Amino acid sequence: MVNSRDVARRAGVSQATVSRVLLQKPNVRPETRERVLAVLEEMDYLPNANARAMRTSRTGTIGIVMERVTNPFYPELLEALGRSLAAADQRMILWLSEGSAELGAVEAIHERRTDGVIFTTVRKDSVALQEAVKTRVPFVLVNRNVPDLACDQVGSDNVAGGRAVAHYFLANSRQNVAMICGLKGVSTNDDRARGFLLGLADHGKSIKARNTIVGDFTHEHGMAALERLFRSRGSHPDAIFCVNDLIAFGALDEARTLGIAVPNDVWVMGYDDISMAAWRSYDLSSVKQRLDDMSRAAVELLMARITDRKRSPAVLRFPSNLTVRGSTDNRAYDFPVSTSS
Amino acid sequence: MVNSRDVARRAGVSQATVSRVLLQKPNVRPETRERVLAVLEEMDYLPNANARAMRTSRTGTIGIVMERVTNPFYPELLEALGRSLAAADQRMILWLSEGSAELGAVEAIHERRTDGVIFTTVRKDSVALQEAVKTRVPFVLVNRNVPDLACDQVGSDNVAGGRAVAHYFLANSRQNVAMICGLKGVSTNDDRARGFLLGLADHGKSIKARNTIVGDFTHEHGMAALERLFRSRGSHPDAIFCVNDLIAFGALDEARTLGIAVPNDVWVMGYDDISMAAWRSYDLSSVKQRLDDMSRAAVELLMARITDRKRSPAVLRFPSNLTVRGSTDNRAYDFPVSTSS
DNA sequence: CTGAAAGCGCTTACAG
DNA sequence: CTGAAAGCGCTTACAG
Repeated sequence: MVNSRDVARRAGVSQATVSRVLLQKPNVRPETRERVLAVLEEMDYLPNANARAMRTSRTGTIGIVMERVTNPFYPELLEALGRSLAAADQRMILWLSEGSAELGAVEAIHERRTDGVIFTTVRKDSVALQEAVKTRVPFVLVNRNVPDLACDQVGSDNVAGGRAVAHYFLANSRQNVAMICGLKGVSTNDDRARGFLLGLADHGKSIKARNTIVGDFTHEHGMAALERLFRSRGSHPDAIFCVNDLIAFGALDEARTLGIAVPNDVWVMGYDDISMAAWRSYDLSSVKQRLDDMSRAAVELLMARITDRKRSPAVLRFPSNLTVRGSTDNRAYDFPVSTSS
Repeated sequence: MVNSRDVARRAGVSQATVSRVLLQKPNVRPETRERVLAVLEEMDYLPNANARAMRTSRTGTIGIVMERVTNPFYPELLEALGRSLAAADQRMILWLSEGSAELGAVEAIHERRTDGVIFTTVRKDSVALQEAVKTRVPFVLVNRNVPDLACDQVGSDNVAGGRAVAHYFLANSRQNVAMICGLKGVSTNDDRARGFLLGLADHGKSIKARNTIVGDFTHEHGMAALERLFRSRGSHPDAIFCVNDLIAFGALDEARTLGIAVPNDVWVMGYDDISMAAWRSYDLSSVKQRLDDMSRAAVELLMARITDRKRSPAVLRFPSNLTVRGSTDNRAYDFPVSTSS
């Protein structure tokens, strides 16, 4: 493999000069620069990233820690992050954590394989997160927040999102609302649920105790939860808020099985507005997060922190938008979610 | 950051000895090894990956080139690959190529950021692939094959898969079959389609010209194609083979819209058997590829090639399995796909 | 403006 | 079994 010394020899300059040209340093005579540039091109040379990383202790690589991507929301987030990283000329090294796989991330951080880390699905007790704090590696949290941790965080205003759903339900005279939650303790879940309750309270309403079903974030949970909501003989909910789309799909599938008509018998609302939500079989109303804005901000914050580790942490919340589809209504509707929660 | 010299000093040995212990070289006295190990632990030391990479010209990192992951099949493949790489103690650097983003991969290969590359969705004209060949970087193709390229390739036997679908249709007295294809020139598409036609021919049957619809691999295409198949006044197909699940979902969604009953009016078969295929709204029969086997084999081949660049290329084809669900039949059915194509 | 040289943190012959 | 030293391929003061 050709190195900068080979280039120097061919160009008749010192290796240091080649390096200067490569780094676009100003102190090189134009003619010299031209000559070196020509040889660089001719020899198809690119600097060895490992040598450069060792010298500068910068790798140009950002790590992403992401939970198992069975929820299609995550691939969508991953794509958005990938675009932002590419725009910032950074490589992406990915850890698909399923429990202990987080250890891979911890190790790699330690070994200085990345300049910084983007955590997409951490909870405060996450090993990798704790290690990042301890190792003082620059990092940013995306789509989750850990309130008591002083670090850069970007997400969307899930409280406002949940609230908007409640307002929308009430504005359309839903009388008996229900909520299907995921794991308690996960910020997106808790914030959306809290927002929903606040939204009801805004109009002096509340939710019946047995109309809140808690579980995980899966399609299966959505199915089981809907079945439970409609099992009893009493009055059934006429609108259900699901904290993510995956749960909502499960609820819709179960409704279909049980012969419950959507939206005639019951409205169903999701969260995330993943691309499948628009598919005909589900046609799911949902709240869309601004993944591109979030990703861009996350990368910006991270790059800034890599440059200056002392800057004070920023916590960003983007507004979301409620998209109405057939699962709640067939009339056109636009219900922006304000950031003021 | 603590380095091996710090460890050496604290342990009262030379830096070289620390290195030997780290690399588990045999020529270290047990007592010395113990002492060093203790200090290593105590100082929480891990070797600098960049320094090691520069010295050994091995990074312990494998690159994955993957197309935009809007087809949920790819996240599933990515997870499988991630597991295999983790098992082989390799890091994963990911390029989500959308056209020109391939250039990132090309550059990184050049800069020696990876020891090898896994291409998941290449065509022969892919820039990154050509660069890999030229740079002589070790690589393997997964889920696509390029017959005229002498390199390691692993996939499944798509011809046999398509054929099995045809046999299944005919065994169940389907009289008027149709096929919705994706992009021509993509090996998975072509092989599945060819296999289907061969399977029909095995029983002296064929497909009507207007019953083959060609497009891309999207949900939208599936919708449009089904609409077209049922637009004409003549006889409509009673079984449709879609070359992937995404297309099949589109077809099912359109059928639902048009009031065409599945499986009563028409059978629909997908390919890939992604997890959504089992969801109630689609309940899609499909052909499942052995992603875990494929991924494991791909990583094995790649690691072997990194060690020995001269070994003769292997081309592996795994068998697939046809899973019957409600979109074709409600009777239980098991139709393994043999590898002999 | 340019070159000679030190050094980033390792691995690995080479002596002993 | 162990240490001193060279060197992987860069970047960057330091001289000139």
